[in-house]
This record gives sequence, C-alpha cells and structure tokens, in this order.
Amino acid sequence: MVSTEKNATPSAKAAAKPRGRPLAFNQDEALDAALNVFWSHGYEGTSMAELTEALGINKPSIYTAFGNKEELFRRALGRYVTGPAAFVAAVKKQTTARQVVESFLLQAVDFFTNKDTPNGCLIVQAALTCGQSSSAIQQELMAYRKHVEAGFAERFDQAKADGDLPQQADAKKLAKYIATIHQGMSVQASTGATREELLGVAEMALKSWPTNF
Amino acid sequence: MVSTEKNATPSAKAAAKPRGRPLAFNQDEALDAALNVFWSHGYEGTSMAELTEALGINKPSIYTAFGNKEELFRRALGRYVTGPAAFVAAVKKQTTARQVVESFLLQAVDFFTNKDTPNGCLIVQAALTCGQSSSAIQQELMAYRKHVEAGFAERFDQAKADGDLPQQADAKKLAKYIATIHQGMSVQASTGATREELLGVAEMALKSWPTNF
DNA sequence: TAATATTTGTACCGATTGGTAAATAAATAA
DNA sequence: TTATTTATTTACCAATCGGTACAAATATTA
Repeated sequence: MVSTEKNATPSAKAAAKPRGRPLAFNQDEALDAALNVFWSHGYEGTSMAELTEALGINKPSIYTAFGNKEELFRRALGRYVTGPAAFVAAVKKQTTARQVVESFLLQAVDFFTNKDTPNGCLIVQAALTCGQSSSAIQQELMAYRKHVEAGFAERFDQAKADGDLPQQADAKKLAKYIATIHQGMSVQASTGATREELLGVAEMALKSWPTNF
Repeated sequence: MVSTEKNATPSAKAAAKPRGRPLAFNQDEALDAALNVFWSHGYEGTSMAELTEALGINKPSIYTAFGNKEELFRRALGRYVTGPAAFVAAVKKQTTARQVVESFLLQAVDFFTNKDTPNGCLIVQAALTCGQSSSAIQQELMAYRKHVEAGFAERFDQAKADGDLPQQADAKKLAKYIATIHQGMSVQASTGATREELLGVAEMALKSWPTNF
C-alpha cells in the first residue's frame, strides 16, 4: 500500500506539471519499503517478487521508476546511509575521541536492536551475501565500509592533534578495532542477541580504549 | 578430479565388499571441495552447477551420494567443524581463561587469513546469507554458534572456580564478548583485512580482558 | 473534443535454480 | 555366461530468477 500524493503546493520554483499518467505511489515510501526488504534478506537474498509485494507496485512500474534491481538497491542504500544509519557519520562531531567511539557503539546497539527495523546492519548483511554475480554491489559496499573506517581514522588523528588521544596511538588501528566491534555486534544482532547483551559487549570493548590520563 | 581408491587393506573387521559399480570419487575429498565452495560463497550463494564443477562429479552422483544440497552442506559443515575449525573447541584445553581467549583470537586471525582457505568463517558467512528459504540451515548455524558460545561460558565459569578469573566476572558476558570479536574479525577478513590488521584488533581486544592480579 | 505523454496491469521472455527419469557402464554373485 | 546391484551419463523437469513487450488506463495539452 502506497498512498497517492499530489504536490499541491505551488512553490516559488514551480514544479513542472507532469504530462502523462501520474505515479500511483510515493517514491520515497517505496524506497523505504525496499530498504526494509534488502535489510532483512540482503541483496541476492531479495527477489523481485518479494519487492513487488512489499512495495505494492508491479514489476514494470519498479523498473520504469528505478531502472533495475541493482539501481533500486543503490537508491535504498542511499536512503539507509542518510536516514537510519546517519548517526555513523554524525558521531564524529563529538568533542573527544572517547566520546566519538562511546557514542558510536552505544547508538549502534540501539540501532541494531530497534524493534521497528531489521536487526543488524544492512551493509554487513548485504556485503557477505555474494554469489559472485553482484560483485559490483559487493565492491561498492566494501568501498563504503573502507570510507567509514577511514573517516574514523581521520577523526582519531584529529584527536591526537587535539591532545585527547596519546601521541603513540595508532589511528588506523583504533578505527579498525571499533569497525570490527561494530560488525561483530551486527552479526550478533542479526542472529538474535539482545540489547542488554550488546550493551555488555560495547562496555567491554570500551575498556580497552586508550586514554591520556 | 577425484582419485579412485579401493580399500585394499583386509582389516580385522572386514569391510563388506561392495556389490555394484564402485564410486569413482573419494567422498572426503568431494566434501572438502564442497566445503571450499560453500566457504567462499555461502549456502544460497553456491549453486549446484558450481558444485558439480568444483567436485568434478555430475549432479545425479552428488544426489545419490549426499541426498540433496542441504545435506551436502551439513556434511561439509561437519568436516569444517572437526577439521580446519577444530581449534575453536580445542582452545578450551588451555590452562587459564586468559590463555584460552588469547589462543582463540590469535589462532582465529591466522585461520581467517590463511592463504590456502577462503577468508573468514564459514558459519558467519553462511549464517547471514538468508533468502528465507534455507531457514533450517540458518537455525542450525545459529544453534551451533550458541553452542560454541555456551562452551566458552562454561570454560570461564570453570576459570572462576579455578581462581584465574575474578569472582565478579560474568562468564556469559565474556563469552559473548569474544564471540563478537571473533565474528567481527571474520567479516573484516572476508572483506580484505590483512593478518597484521587483525592481529592489531585481537591485541586491542585482549587489553580489556579482566585479570585477578 | 482529439492528440500526446506517461504509468499501469497482464502476460510473457530466456536463463538459471534445485532436483530427477531413464538408459548405460562397471562391478560382484551365481 | 547370466543375473543382480550400484554408479555414471545424458537429457530433462517444474519453479523461479531478473527483466520486458504490449496494450489499456489516466493524465495534460491543444
């Protein structure tokens, strides 16, 4: 079920009036539905038949709107990164490295065990589903992971400059460490770990965090 | 290519002489080949076509020998657990909890990055590949993980009794912690992490291990 | 109204999925 | 040899995969 919605607001930059038959669904709602399916079953584990049912849209409409399955996944992934998983990029704004990683892991626990969304991380879930086709998707996901990890490493280098991490700290190593914890918690969550159990894991992982004091 | 091999040794308990046409392949070698494919691509990511090519055996022979794809996976999984992954159960024989977990993580690093085998852990790899069919396989893998984790928890309880873990230590929590590290390292390994990087992760993870001294 | 543009539903495409029927080949038992 | 048993080969099965041709439906423009 996708609600029909007309853009009834005549804004300043007038939206060009569409010529033909109007879309019977909302693109963003459809993408969110697709995201949920991919998030649950991975890329190759999701069939077009599942998608048509979840989106409430027939296949040809999906193809005219999004291109193909791979493009649909990319669009859904974009929604994921800027939506529910936006906290991953946002935590770097915390004032100290310690606060960054603590905020990251604790938010990840809540995120992974949120009752309203599939358990675990879409990117970890989809990255491991690899039938040697879809290698393009796989490499893209790997690149994204590397990007996130590099972002944390940069943040930790900044922390060393700020003086809230010891000079001898290895930023890349620390980044890979918390990425590994994150991915491990994702696997645990997608196979049934509870919020309390993951909080215990995060707490233990934080104990080994280097300090200047 | 699978070598033909007759059981030429007339042992005490005489092996019943087979009646019909002899098998043209060695079952254990075939299982090892199947294990390698499943290990690389997961359960659903592996097709029977890939298996026939990797084993060098036609499909009907695979089906008469092993039943079906699911049974073949189970058999391969058995070989995995008692073969290359046997160290997981064996490390519990170490004399202290600290030695158990240290030995476990360091061996896991070498195991995950062994050049002669696929990267990462078959069980993590296959557990996340889930197209809602094969839920039987998925639950079996989850049960196995739980079993391993429970085994570590038991070992840590023993360590508390032995006095090499503090009395206030939470055995289940510690077990889930190292299981999470293990799974995270597996994801990292299957997406390209090097031995040195994983050693860094393991080293950091060990820093938070509780001590009595 | 008629003409045009776009989306929809139905029905289908070739390729691949896991799995098998049936004939043939290779062994032992009589 | 002949009968029996088992394994192999070839060729095929229905179901599903991602993707699409085509015509009916619904909108704007003229």
